[in-house]
Amino acid sequence: MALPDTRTKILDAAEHLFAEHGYRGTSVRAVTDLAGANLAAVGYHFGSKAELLAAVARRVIEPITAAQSAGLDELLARTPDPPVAELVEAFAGPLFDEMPAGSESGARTSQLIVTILSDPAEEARSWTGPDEDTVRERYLAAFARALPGLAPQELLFRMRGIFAVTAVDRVEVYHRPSPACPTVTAGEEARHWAITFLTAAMSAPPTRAPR
Amino acid sequence: MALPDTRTKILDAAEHLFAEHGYRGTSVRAVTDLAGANLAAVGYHFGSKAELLAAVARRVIEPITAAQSAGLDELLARTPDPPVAELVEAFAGPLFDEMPAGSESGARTSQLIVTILSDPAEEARSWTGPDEDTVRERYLAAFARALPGLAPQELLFRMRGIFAVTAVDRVEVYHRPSPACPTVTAGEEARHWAITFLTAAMSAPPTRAPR
DNA sequence: GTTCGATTGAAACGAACGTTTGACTCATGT
DNA sequence: ACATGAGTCAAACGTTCGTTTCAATCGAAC
Repeated sequence: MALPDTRTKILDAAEHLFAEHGYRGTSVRAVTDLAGANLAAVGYHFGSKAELLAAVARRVIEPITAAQSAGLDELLARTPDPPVAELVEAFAGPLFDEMPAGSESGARTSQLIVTILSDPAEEARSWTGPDEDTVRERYLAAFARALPGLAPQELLFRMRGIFAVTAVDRVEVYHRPSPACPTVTAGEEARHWAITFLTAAMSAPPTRAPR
Repeated sequence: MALPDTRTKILDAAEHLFAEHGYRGTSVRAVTDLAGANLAAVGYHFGSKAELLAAVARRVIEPITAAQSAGLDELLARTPDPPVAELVEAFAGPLFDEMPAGSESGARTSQLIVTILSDPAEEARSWTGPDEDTVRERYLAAFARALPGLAPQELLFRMRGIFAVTAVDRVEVYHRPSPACPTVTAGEEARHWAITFLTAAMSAPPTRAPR
């Protein structure tokens, strides 16, 4: 096996540290130390810390977007109007699936996505490409057909909810041990729970206009 | 009207900036500049930047916890076993309600909570008190009665989902204008949408054990 | 063997950060 | 009139940060 080159080692280390400590909480020095590389290597291979983040984000998100797109293709090939449950599974599933059975890196991916998505830093906002937009539009259209009568704004709100629930692991308060529920949840079950949770949520009847 | 003292002005400025740029993205100098105070005032009144964050968080979260607790009291006084929808409203409602009709500061509160909850920084994790734990336990018990057959771990997952959906505004990708939905959502409707979304999600039947 | 582009190395740069210091202001109590 | 204490102020401290610089290294092409 060829040992990874410096560029890849830096990407791996950065992915790990960004996921755990966020963009601002991770120094370039910490990345290069963990990668066993020189400090200047980040500047050489990526240009800047912000571009390193973009590279990390792209590497993680690209296969997810591809899986979402392929899942929708498959669904639409079977029926032109897939039910909500299957749309949710096809859309939210890839957000969890990026764990190659080795449980350790599994939670890290979703954690990274959430950390990036919710990072208030300006630099964390420049990674989306046209592919993400395309997938988003296609799912929006599919959900709109499956949920007639739902206002576009509320649909958009609900789709943001899907991302938010993926972020659930970040809410630390509810990870503390509780008298009513002492054991902490594992990673694999969360995927099924999330699908259940989100399918029900997406399927809810439209909110009637207040007033 | 008495103009606010320095301590309050710093709290206000810090709340604003922490909500917008996060803990690490906000410098003490930015806070004191916005507050019109001296740089050393933070050290004098709060001791450190981390303790300032804790003070900000306490000031925002305390009334929410109190409202959640009072809401549950009211519910339980009416019936010993409230339905899920009312539990969701009592629990999630206060997370949105802290907007004094002036829409500008409304989104800020929930944004601040989310920013704090999801901040990877170590210092952002030390603000919860016994009151938050008590309220959490009481709602857990009430939800458990309203949702018989739901495993405690899955219930805990769903309650974290409530927080996550409140965080929905942070997911910037789905705020970008879309061909299918050009207009951006306002703040007040999000509350109703969230209640609808979360009530359906919480009411979902338990996930049957996989395998 | 030499040249050349690509990569790595150690060191330094300037800026920004959180914190501390010590003098100053000023209302209050005696 | 004077002492007191809380509060404010400008200035500086030491550290860490992202980035840059420039020499050293290495493999392949000639």
